[in-house]
Amino acid sequence: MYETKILQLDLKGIAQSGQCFRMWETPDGVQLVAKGKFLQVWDLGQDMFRFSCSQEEYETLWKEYFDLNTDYSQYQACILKKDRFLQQAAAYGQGLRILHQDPFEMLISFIISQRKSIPAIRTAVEELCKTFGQPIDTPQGQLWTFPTADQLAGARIEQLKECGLGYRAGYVLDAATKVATGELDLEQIANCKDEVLLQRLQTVSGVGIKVASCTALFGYHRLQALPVDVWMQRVLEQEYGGTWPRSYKKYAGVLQQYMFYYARSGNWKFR
DNA sequence: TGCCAGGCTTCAC
DNA sequence: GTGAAGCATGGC
Repeated sequence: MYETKILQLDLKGIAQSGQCFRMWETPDGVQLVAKGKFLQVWDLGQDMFRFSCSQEEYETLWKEYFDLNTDYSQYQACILKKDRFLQQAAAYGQGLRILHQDPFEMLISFIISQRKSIPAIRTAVEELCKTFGQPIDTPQGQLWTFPTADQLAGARIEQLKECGLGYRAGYVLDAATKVATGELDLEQIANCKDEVLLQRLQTVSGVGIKVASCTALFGYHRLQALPVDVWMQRVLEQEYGGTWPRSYKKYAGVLQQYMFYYARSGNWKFR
């Protein structure tokens, strides 16, 4: 166990923000599986948090994972004063952070995400982990790691469909095969510019600009990546005349997250 | 029960 | 290059 003070961290908000699918809310915090490990975090109030790991593991793994070395007020500071919508969205989303997640997990998860609701994505991803991942014993019972490319590349298409993937099963198999064979080198493309990174990701069938952008933002922490789904389309249409404001280019991914989270919260209406 | 979901591919035109 | 149809399935 390790307790520490952290400013601007909303665990439940992050769990609900649609960027991760294997973080679950608990009565007083969250639990998650990432980096092949199980972690429980308690929100103790007064900006104090308890992690179910050693201080060393917190410092070497989870501090980075939760992006706790970053002061998010720098992102909020670039919001235009006259932009009431984003001012409100950012205030509502205070404590949201862009996690440093695994690129392969993001690629597969967001391939699965297309034309699915967030609860349905979670269910399908969990079935995938249960079928192909490694079991982990946790205080909360049996859980599973997210499968590796090798584990998924060996799957039969029927097995994938049984996880509720539907027509996306072939897409997942293509992604896993390309990664497993090295045709798509997820480590190598980490060094590419945003545009090239997005292009390379889109060589996988079933991966378009939206899935590639989510992978770039949540798996490679490319803060300029701007995933536009049906919700963001509505926001852009109603609040910004249909196009992303030029002055928000640098941290588009972060600002987009505030908008997405706020728009879906029910505090904003699309007319 | 019907509608919609953090879209993409394919095929007209 | 643009636009529309078709796609599997779970959750509300």
